[in-house]
Amino acid sequence: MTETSSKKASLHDVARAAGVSISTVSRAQAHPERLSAKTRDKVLAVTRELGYHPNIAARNLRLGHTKTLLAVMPNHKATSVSTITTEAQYGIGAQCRKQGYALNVVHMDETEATADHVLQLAYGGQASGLILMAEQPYELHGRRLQDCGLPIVSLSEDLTHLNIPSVVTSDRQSMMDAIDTLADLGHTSFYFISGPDNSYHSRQREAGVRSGLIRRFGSDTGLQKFRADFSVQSGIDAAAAYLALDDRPSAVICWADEAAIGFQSAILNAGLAIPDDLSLISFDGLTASRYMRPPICTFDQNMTDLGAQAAQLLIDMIDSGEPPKGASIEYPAKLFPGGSIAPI
Amino acid sequence: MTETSSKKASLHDVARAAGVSISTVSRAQAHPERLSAKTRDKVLAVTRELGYHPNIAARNLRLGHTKTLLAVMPNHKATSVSTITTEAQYGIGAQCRKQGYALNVVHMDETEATADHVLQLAYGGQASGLILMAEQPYELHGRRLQDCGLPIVSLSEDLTHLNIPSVVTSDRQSMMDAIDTLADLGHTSFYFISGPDNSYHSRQREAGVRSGLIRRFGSDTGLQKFRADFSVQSGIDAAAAYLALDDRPSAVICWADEAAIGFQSAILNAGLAIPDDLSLISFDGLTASRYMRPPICTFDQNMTDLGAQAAQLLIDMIDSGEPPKGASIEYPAKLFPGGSIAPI
DNA sequence: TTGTACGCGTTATCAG
DNA sequence: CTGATAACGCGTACAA
Repeated sequence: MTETSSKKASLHDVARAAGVSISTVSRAQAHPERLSAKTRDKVLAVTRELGYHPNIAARNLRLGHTKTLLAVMPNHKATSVSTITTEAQYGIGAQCRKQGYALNVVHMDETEATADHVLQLAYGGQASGLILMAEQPYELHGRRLQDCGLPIVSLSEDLTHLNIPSVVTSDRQSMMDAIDTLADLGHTSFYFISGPDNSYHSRQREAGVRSGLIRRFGSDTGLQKFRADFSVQSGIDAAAAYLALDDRPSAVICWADEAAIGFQSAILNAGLAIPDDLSLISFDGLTASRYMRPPICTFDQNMTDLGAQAAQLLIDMIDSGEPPKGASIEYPAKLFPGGSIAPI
Repeated sequence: MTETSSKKASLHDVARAAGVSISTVSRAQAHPERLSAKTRDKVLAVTRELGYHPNIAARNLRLGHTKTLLAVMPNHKATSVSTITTEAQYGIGAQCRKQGYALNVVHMDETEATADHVLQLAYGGQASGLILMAEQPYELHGRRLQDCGLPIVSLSEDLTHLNIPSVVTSDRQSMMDAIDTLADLGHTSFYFISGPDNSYHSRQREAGVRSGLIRRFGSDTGLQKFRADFSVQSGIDAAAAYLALDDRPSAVICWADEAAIGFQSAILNAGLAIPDDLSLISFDGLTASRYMRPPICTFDQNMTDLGAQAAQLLIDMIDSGEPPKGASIEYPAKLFPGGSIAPI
């Protein structure tokens, strides 16, 4: 109702209007019980009347904290079907909110400007902690993100060797399980669609596949491999390469759902049947994979939980001084039993 | 190299170590040309040595701005295949970065705690402007988000009647075009899968369908309708309802890709063929839709551009006082020609 | 119970 | 060209 004149009201304005000192107004917010009922009511009335709300930035400065987390997320390709980062961010955001933290987000890309922006945010004291999800060098002009002096938690990439607590998925273990699952169905020949060589997840998952092969068959030398990337298109390319093979493996393991979606699509378009002609198993647990025909058998990551865990871990580090308790948390991915695998 | 003792260095620390006043150190950052070469080099050297970086929060407080935008995003359902909000956020983030703004994000949900959190952020002066993408009441305990005194831009929902500049897609026009496209193929009977009654986009798109019908056929009375929602599952339900019809329309228009994906999947599972037995056209332009079999014919929104536009509009409002120039910007969605439509 | 004074880390103004 | 000072908006000892 009462229209405030123009600018935002400050502690000062309220104090003057209520005929008290600014500390009294301040107390009315934080420690209402320490005021006499009379002045408290008076102050609160004026507070409402003037539409006063404390300036959180100033409060944080005074209190020496920021109550803000900075999440560094991976670049989002326009042609992506992945909801991984959205889910992760949702989990992070929900946990932040519960703990009264604000969430700053920046999506990485390859430009120096972006690297500089992140560094600026981190070194500029805009946040009290960092969640790292982007696979990036985080370095510019000799300034490294890790040296910004803030607590850091890595999400989905294991960075414990850099002394950074990490919340990760069971990349390796899941892929070992994938081999067992396929082998139990009678498969003995395997085709692996990997990601880029510099991708952490790709390397982990390939290592898992090879370990699984060695554990089950004593050797991984028979593994055939195609290098794809994050895109659906690269899965289509993988299909072309697969189809050109003289002796096609009966089981295909794909490093990520995006590529698997492209792969399956191209295979079906070529007239082959899944899982009749070949079995396909993948990793990520995208909802989109569930609605392919057939639904793609894939490892579900529950990124929302992972994100929430990472945020909580970081907030614990901020609140309790510094020492990270458990170095790293691994969340097992759960196999979603799509229709893309079958006995040979 | 040089390990800083423990806490972050401040202007004061550098000044003392360099034997100058704090204003000189401050100037070395902002106006280096106003210092003598000698002192500037000295100060800069000490700055580097101590690992000093200005505290942005304090600077912003002094300068009376926040250089921060707050984006209020819709709730993300765990079972979603939509990348709309991710794309929008990416566009917003990129534009913020270019303009030196930080980006605060909060995902809405139905809880009061979240509403309170958003209100707190907005009224607390944590940001200088708001981007609204969530379809929510934004109100709690009589505090309305719109009254927080900050410039606001609506993304994807037309809020110009509330005097809020809006960046929107061509919901209505596109759906009118959809009718024409289908009618040109010979279709005369239509089935519309809507969203929830309280969804802005659903209402807009239904209005577009009906307008298109009236424009082309003089009446919309023949339109059959099923109410779905944001989920893939609701599209599956729609398929069941459609299949139960005695006289099935040959053309199906779906309000959103998520539901369309479920619908198509269920239709195919039931043994019907698309587009042989029915044509399907939808809205959203999800990448996932492109890789369905057949690819779903859908209107592509380019949310990245929309997001960037919204951010820029908001920043303009912040920088240039207040007056919003153009009330609203409409981005036409482009039809992605999937294989889900055909002549009757 | 309430008011005074100071400081959080900056930057801008004004002397010198 | 450089330094002292005030102020941004707030919270809290300390004193009254």
